[in-house]
Amino acid sequence: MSEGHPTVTAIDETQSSRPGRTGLERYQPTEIEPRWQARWAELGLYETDLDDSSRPKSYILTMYPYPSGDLHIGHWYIVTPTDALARFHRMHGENVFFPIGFDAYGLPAENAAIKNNINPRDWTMQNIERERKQFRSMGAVFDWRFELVTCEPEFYRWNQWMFLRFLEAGLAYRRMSPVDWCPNDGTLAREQVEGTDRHCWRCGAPVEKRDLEQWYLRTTRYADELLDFHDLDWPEPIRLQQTNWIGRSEGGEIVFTTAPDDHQPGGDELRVFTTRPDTLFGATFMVLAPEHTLVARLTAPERRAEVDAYIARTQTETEIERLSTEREKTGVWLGADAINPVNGERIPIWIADYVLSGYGTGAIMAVPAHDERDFAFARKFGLPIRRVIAPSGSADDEALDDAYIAHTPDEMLVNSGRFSGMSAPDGMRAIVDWLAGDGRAKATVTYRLRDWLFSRQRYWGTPIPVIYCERDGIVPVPDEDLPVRLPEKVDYRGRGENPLNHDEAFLRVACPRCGEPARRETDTMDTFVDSSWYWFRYLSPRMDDGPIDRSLVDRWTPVDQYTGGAEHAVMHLLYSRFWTKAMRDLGLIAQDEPFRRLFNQGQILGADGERLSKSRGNVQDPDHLVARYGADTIRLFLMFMGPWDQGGPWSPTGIGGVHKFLGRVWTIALDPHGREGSGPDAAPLPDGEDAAAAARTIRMAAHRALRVVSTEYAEFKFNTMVAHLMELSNTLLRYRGTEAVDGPAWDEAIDLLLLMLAPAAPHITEELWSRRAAAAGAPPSSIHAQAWPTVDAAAIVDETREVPIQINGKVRDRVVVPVGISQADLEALALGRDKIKTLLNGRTPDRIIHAGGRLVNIVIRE
RNA sequence: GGGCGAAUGGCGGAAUGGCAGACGCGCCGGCCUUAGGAGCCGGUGCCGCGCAAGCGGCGUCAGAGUUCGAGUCUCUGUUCGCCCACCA
Repeated sequence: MSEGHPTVTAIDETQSSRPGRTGLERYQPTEIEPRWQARWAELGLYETDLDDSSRPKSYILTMYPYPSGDLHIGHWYIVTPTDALARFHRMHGENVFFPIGFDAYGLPAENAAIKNNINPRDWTMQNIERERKQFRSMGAVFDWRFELVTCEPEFYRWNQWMFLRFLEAGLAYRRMSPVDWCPNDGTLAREQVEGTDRHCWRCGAPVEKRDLEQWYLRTTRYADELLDFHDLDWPEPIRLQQTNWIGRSEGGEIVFTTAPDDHQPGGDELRVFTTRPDTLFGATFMVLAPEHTLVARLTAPERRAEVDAYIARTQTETEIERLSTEREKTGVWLGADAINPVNGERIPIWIADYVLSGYGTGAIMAVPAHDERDFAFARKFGLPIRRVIAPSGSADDEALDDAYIAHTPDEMLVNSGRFSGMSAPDGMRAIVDWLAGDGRAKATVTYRLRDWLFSRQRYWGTPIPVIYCERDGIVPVPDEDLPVRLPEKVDYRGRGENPLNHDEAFLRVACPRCGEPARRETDTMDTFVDSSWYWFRYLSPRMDDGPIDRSLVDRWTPVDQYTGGAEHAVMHLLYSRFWTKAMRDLGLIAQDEPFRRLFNQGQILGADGERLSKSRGNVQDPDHLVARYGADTIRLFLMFMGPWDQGGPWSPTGIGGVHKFLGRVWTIALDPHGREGSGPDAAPLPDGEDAAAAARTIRMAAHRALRVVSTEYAEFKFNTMVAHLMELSNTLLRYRGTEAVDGPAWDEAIDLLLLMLAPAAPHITEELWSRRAAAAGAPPSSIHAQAWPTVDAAAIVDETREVPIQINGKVRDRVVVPVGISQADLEALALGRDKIKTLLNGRTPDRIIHAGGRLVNIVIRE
């Protein structure tokens, strides 16, 4: 990575900094940090020239924050290690782009507005202003000229433009779907539904389901492509979560028909999706989702009251409850039957909440013998259980205690007419082929992934640019009329309902086609729309003749490194991939994927172990910590706390240790002689070393640290990176006040320490670097413009090594040997040790393991 | 309930299948200081033996397995965290 960069050489010792013997000023971050931040801004040190192609580009992106009011410690936890990484890449000679912006639309602004009768825009913009200041106090390398705020028309205009392209391409469509509904406050978000009785957060009214026309984006069109991660360096758990979320399953769609009875003629098709067509002969009943369109038609008059009551009850349940396999099964019989296409049997049709309308066809054939949920259902309602799969040789009518799901190589079909005796996979193919012959089945693929419901019945979001005309129906707003501006004046009328519904000036519009009075769409877009393409816009945030600058996009994207919380695993990170592919297919960009490399940091929780949120009152204000310790200490402490992908409860305990470390770096960099000074009265070298040995030890410590720290930055192991820098400073501290500090090795080691620390603690290192340069009479230059140093391989070679000697895996002795010792010599040395001889007591080892010279294990069978 | 993770001293945590506990906090002892929420030095997994240098045993959520050797790999279980589609 650091190829072509020169090794840092020691500063000439005669010019090394040598502040007075007394009165080393203390490390005062609150004085240093604002001074350097101002200086960097003045120099334009962090302005990225996007047109500079002389260096390799590096697009480093961290998930932009939602401006909720205050940057809490969690934001620092997300941003500052990423900033360190950006700085690390700059030191490797890359042209780094590290932008920041604000995810400005969203529900909290609206909740605050409703509660306190203020304007969501004012609330949001005030928060952004406060957070800008806080961001600047971190000392991050953000280039603020590229800042982006999603609630500005210059940004959301292009959400609308892209939506219109999606609409043209058939990627956007409308259909009915149920929402949580409060009679007073309209559509509710899940977090606005409270309590087990599911009441409205504002008015307390019971929440019901209501069907509304909603806008969808056809994410399922890309389901298969989204399963392909081959070019992506993403964490395995995230890829797994997305794969499971997409949930591809192959199976068959089987056509059952309804049987005629006293109250309806039958003959309706009932399509079911099953992954197990091989079990068709075991289908002893059918289950429809309560929302299934045929329910009303099939229900027998005498059963209607019970069915309606059941449907009403399921409407108050959440999907998570409905899918629980532990819950007691519920359901009702419709009073109608279906005909199983394989054997012509009449089987009863039930409805039950465990079947969802949104998955497959919203109807299943129930095979209780071979499905856990169907089994529980059949047991509860006394429905027949017929075994159709069994390991060969076992009795085919044996009663089951549980659903038989195991897949063993020798299992075969039983009780399945002419298919009995076939293996399960063969049987599946044969049955589907047979039914497919006359159109009663087809092999299909189903996904758990659903299309993206992206309309919101809310004010504070991007208006969806369509117009409803009595004559022309749904009419897209012409491009030249964009943006459809969100009205700035809001009148909530004391309710949670979308105020656009009552904004006559917004609503009334002439149909773009016929000119007749028409009505604007009042739904707005999901805020995940903004985050689905914002990294393209960062490159040209003020561009006003198109959403993206194609030449910059081609050069700078995909993003090289994205960092953000794992809680976004399946939504933002999937929507972004979908959006990128959709843009590609519209011809807007050439690439398939948004983020080449991804790292998910963990989440910082409150001291109570809960998510940080203002409403919980557990947020930690970093400003007072910055005032007390300085930004560098906070940055370093957050990196030192633990593995970055782990997160955990926030506690500032231990921050003093990190601050102390920086204080020591300050001391050894500026005052290596200490009180005693050097010369005849200097302190003795440790361990009786002579000057040459001390210089070797110092160089070895510094270059070993460099070797490991370089990989730790690159691999996001910031906690051990800091630990290794502490180790180095502890080593150097042992030589403080000795003659060793007058040699070139010392100055080299201090330079390396500062360079390695620079990405993580940018202010103190800049201050020390400039002071040392001044003391050495060198021209001023920023440490952040220096090249990352190169390891001197000669400095880190060891001559001896300590090898543990084990007997049966227990360490019993250690021996120091030359590094190149042969196996035979090492073995002889080990067996010759007094302690080992005593323990062996004359017994002969059965085996001796050498583990590549790292260890000797003498194995004796007792 | 399902998906994805995690579990190591008093605490945060470290450890390519090879010396468990790096680094730091806290605590204990000492130094310095008029003073300290400052600084410096030393000690610190648990239990036992020893005045002591030291010696022995036990130890990575529980239980099984693989291996010369397991915190690490496999299986079973427990507990905790994140996500589950209108919070972002």
